[in-house]
Amino acid sequence: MPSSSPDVEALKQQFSDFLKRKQYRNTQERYKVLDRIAELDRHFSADELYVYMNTKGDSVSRATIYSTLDLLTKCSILMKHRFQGDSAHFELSSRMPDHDHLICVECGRIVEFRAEEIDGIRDTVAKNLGFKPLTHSLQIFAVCPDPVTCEHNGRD
Amino acid sequence: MPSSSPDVEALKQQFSDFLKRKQYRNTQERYKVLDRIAELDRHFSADELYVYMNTKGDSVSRATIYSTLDLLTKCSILMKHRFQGDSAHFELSSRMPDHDHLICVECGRIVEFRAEEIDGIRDTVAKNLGFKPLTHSLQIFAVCPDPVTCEHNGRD
DNA sequence: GTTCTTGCAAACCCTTTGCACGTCT
DNA sequence: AGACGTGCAAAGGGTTTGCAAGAAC
Repeated sequence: MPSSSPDVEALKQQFSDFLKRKQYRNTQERYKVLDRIAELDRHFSADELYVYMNTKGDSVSRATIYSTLDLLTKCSILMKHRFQGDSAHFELSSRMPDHDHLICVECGRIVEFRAEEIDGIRDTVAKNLGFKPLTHSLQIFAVCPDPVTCEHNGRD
Repeated sequence: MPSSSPDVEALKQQFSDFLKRKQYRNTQERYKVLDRIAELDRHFSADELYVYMNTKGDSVSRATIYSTLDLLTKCSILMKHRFQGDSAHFELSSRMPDHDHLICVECGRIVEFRAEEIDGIRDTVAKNLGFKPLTHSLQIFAVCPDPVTCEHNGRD
């Protein structure tokens, strides 16, 4: 297995523990969804995952995908993002721990970055307010340096 | 006028400049929407604003509200947030500059806070990536200290 | 007068739900 | 066997759009 891939077995174990603890059932579909997410190893929407799985020959319905994505988010295996667009985006929490996103407001380009200082701020803020910190999502809105797509002054 | 209210005239001027620059028209509806937003002076969804305006006797359609919210967001008068729920939320950028949100993943409670350090991180990160920083949105996900609503271990 | 904006309702997209069937325990 | 999960299609909620009437320029 490629060294850069997520540790699928560890994720399955974590998922299995969660399902047992919450008394959900171990179904083939749920583990298959996790498998394919690990293969993708990038941001994806529910529908992109649905299309990907059908391309790969899995027959898993949208209902099951949405349901499983919800479970995987609840047990912190997945991180759910709401970028500007319509649909939610997900990615493995283990993929790039605590990274954040910079979004160009002109062209929609998304750049990932890591700023370690955020982790400390997150923990300090949460504790000061009496909360137990879990995770965070920082989105920086900026203008892209590409003159062709971003330095125009049009109506859109 | 109450001293804590946003400076509506300045906002209207800013909006007017934007409309002229982008060659949009000055319509009564657009300024009326901005007026009511300033009155509200809090987070709101498009539909909450629609209901509020109809309560106040304005006859502005949902289509116009969505369209105007989009324009106000484009010219940075409004900040558009996507919290976990279904609908987008908006607030005046001038209301509480650069504040952020902590969200309890168990009960959905949202707490506003200000962490000045973020501003510097935002600017540094954007510049390092070659972007011009505009604004940011930091959401901290945490668990609420309220034992009744949050310390349960149920399936939801 | 021409072009843009509004209002209404229908369309649209993402997501959730009801129900019958299949699977897990 | 019983309860839960799945698949399908239909419903749901938020948002966008097409079109005719009205307002801005």
